[in-house]
Amino acid sequence: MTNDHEEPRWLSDEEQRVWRAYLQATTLLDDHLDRQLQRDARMPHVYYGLLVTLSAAPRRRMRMTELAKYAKITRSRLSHAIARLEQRGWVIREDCPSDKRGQNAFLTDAGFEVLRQAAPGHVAAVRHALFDRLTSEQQKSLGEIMEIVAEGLQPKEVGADLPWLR
Amino acid sequence: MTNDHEEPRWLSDEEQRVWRAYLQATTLLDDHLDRQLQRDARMPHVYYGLLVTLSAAPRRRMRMTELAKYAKITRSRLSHAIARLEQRGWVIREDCPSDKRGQNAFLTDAGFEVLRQAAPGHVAAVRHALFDRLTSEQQKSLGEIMEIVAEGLQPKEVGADLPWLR
DNA sequence: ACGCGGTGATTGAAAGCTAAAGAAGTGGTC
DNA sequence: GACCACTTCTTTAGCTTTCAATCACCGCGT
Repeated sequence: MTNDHEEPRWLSDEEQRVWRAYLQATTLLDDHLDRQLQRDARMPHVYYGLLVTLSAAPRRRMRMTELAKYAKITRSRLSHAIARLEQRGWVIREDCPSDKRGQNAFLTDAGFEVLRQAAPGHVAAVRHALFDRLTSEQQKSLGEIMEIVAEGLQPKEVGADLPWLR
Repeated sequence: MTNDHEEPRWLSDEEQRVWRAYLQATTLLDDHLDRQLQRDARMPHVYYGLLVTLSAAPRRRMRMTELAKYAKITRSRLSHAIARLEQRGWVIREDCPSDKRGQNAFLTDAGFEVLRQAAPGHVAAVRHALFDRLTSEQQKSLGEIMEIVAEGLQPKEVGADLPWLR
């Protein structure tokens, strides 16, 4: 057992360097893409991701909760986001036929068109900032690392690995 | 020269997997640390980073612009952040003697104490979410990759100075 | 000394995010 | 069929971030 009075395991110099590089790179990249999309498509990066996801969904529509889970954001945040996208006419909310509580977000033609125009510039920005600078070994490694981290932070389904508890 | 009418180089399936993993991992980790610090120290992750940087600076003070550059945020954002931290009594603004336009942010004893109490939990959270899940090769690789990305997005040759921060 | 472009920092309004609470609907149990 | 716990989604209020001014000061050139 650990207890609260133990000396914490501080980061080593090398770990600190990695952590600092991580923080700097992710803030810079995030800000960079946000600005790029805000300039070229008048929306933040997260909203763009939502439209992309919708565009790939069957019949361009998806349940709110599903969309939120996929984008790793809260339902509350999604609600606000979809409200703004709806104001711009890029998305429409519609009732879910099978569950009266449910809503579907539907990507309109206008939304699809905005996406079509923004996509090339965005992909170019991602390539230029990330993929073009890494060897294919580094790309592979990055993918593995990020999958591990994402997996570890996934809010777990309690019943998933404990089937006897439901 | 490229031109706007070329077919863009879309991401390959493998690149898309990497990019998606990156986006998921970084949003999850960012949110996770934000929540951890909001719960345990009543401040967002960025603010915590500012206090950490100040605590390592000579005489626990730093010029606003230097602090903003180091944290990779805009001066405007820093201004608002420091205002907030000042309200809580964790930081104080003071005039810079050598340049009447300048301001120093100074980490108060109260601010230092908050940091001292929050640090162990925060380090533990970072370890648990990131370092504990990666092999030392992966840690090394992550550091290299993030340094490349950060370097590429650096507005200019920033970071040459600040010797006390290595 | 004067003007002038550039730098350091702040401000205010609007956009976006979070947490907590609320409204509506579902589904199982007795 | 009435209850009860849970799910889905929205709303509210407060906080943070962004963007575009704004203000004050620096130092350089003339």
